[in-house]
Amino acid sequence: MEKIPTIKEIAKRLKVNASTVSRALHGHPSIGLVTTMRVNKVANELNYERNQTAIFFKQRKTFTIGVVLPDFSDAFFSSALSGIEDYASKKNYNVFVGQSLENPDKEKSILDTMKNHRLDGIIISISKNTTDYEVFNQLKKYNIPVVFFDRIPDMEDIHYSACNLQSGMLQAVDCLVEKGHRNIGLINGPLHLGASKERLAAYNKGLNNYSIAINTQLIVSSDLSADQNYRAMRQLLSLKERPTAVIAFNDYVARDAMSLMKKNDLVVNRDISFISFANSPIWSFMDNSPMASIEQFPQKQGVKAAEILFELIAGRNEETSSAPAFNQVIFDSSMVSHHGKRI
Amino acid sequence: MEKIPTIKEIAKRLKVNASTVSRALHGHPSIGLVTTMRVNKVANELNYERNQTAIFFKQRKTFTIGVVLPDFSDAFFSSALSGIEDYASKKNYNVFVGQSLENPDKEKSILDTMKNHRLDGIIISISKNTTDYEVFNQLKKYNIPVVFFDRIPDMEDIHYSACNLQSGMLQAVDCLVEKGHRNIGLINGPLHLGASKERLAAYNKGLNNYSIAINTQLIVSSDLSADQNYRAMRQLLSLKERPTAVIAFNDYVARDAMSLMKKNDLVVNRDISFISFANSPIWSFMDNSPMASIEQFPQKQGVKAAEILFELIAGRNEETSSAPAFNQVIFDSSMVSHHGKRI
DNA sequence: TTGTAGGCGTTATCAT
DNA sequence: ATGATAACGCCTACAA
Repeated sequence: MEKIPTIKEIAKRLKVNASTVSRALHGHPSIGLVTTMRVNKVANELNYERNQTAIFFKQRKTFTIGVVLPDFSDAFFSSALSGIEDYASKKNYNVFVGQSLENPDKEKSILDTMKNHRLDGIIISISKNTTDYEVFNQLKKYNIPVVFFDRIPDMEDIHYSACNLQSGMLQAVDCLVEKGHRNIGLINGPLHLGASKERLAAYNKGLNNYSIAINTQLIVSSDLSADQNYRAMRQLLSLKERPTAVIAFNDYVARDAMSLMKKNDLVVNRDISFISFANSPIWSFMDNSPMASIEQFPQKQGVKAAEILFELIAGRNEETSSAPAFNQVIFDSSMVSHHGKRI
Repeated sequence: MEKIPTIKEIAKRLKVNASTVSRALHGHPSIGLVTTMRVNKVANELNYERNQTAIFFKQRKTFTIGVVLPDFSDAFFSSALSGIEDYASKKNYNVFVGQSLENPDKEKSILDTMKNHRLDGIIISISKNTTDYEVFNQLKKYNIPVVFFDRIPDMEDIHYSACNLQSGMLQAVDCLVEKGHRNIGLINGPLHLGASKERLAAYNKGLNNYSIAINTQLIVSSDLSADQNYRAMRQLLSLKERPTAVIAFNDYVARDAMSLMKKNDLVVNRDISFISFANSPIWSFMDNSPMASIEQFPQKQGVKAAEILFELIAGRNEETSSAPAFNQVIFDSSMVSHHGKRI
């Protein structure tokens, strides 16, 4: 194992001062051309690489952002991460990641670590069970900007990029009612989630637009586990007036519900039409997918979060912005039909 | 913006030496109980958090690994990332990520950055077009262990975790031949990829096992773009003796090929049976998915890569291991039928 | 144009 | 049990 070359080493060999080397490597104008070239030559020979850890330490800037998401293996989050990484790398920023796996303790520890690392900023989609927001105030104290993404805590004065579920839900209801459906089921998520409340409110509003009375039996919910997804669908199937259409909390819920239909010899989108909030990019190309998806554009949302974050990072450096404008961008979700996609 | 508290600040307030504070915060036994408590008290009051950038710099250790993958939005890689992150976090390591997007230049620049950051180790799945392996030698010089994952460069003396495609392919051929298929098509990827060569060799071997002559017309390839996927399938459909079964390079290829079948009023798995190498975790639950998938267990592979990497990191610290054993773990891929899964 | 010196926050090694 | 000091690698005012 060779010793890793440093500026000092280069300086020693050239019998010049370390600061001269430092300046030469940066192309500082005051350093003579000959010296600069000699320095670069030796640097190349030694395979010198600057030590970022030293630079971070000195400059109190890491050129690194943190991204905390519940689960990278979820297509929704991974495509967001993909967009964020791409954006950050174009800004010459690095990306540090953590996944909470819906565990608030792990989330907290990730955020603590990121705080200790003095990251320049953080994008986070909080876990389902996060109730303690103290850590976010901490981050504010440490002057580390935070942008929330998709899953927003109930706090004021925060920056976020999220998606308005109502627009997509209304489009879905419109679409179904136009096709003649009146018994529209909703398999919702756990009601303590804001996302579930939003879906329910929009569902109610949608039916209300057509003066269709709300039938509470048609509204079931699941904790999003497979078992409960099945149970919820079973509940709908057992109704006297079985729904002719179902809107599912997300694709995974739809998948399980559709599985159950098959088990009962029912055909998806013939016996019961399905629409689900989108996670999976694959379904739009499948035959027996839901009839339509309600898209939330995770990648776009992620990139927007990154945009906001980089504005904040830039603003922080300037120290000029006295008025803390809170960037709160809300995209409209949108229903996308799966008929005749792509080919 | 408050000033971020440091050890010095605590020391000043308590009128003790900084080293005392440092030791107290670490629970060093030589520090008196009273002092330790006083230090902790003030540290809490000031919301002191240790500055990792300083520690990294001083200790020449970052407790951070880098993960470089072609595309986070690909389910195969994102589930690997999920496994790696989970494993690393259990070892109290942080994860730095980069996605090459199949661009060797970007890949190189990511690796350079990681080298500059003095990461403790790197897991990488190289881009399709990477031909210059010099950077990996560089990393070796910097004593940064590298474990390759799934996409392995043609180098000696490397560590990797990969997947043997042959076993799954043979199972697929077995399965199809047993069902009476003799005309089995192969939609392969670009032939310069090792992954394509492996598939082809295994395909040939599989047919050979049954003394079925290779019909080169049944072997088509695509650069994995949608257009070429369609073209490849069109080619197969236009044959006089159209295949009764098709094995596809991966799920995305299968998706497009299956789309084309639908367009031609052919029914998947009735008119032509499909088996594809797995990317998408969703398909095993769908009705009109391929008949079976050949699983490569990305998460398991990723975790194994992480295991190898952490062994290397541990070994590097000890400086004892004189014999550089190269960990090269190869999983068997395995065909998984999609009939009656999960429910 | 180049050298000198000080410091970023922490910790290890002395000494007391 | 605690203090003093130096060092990690780099950068930058200031001096020359």
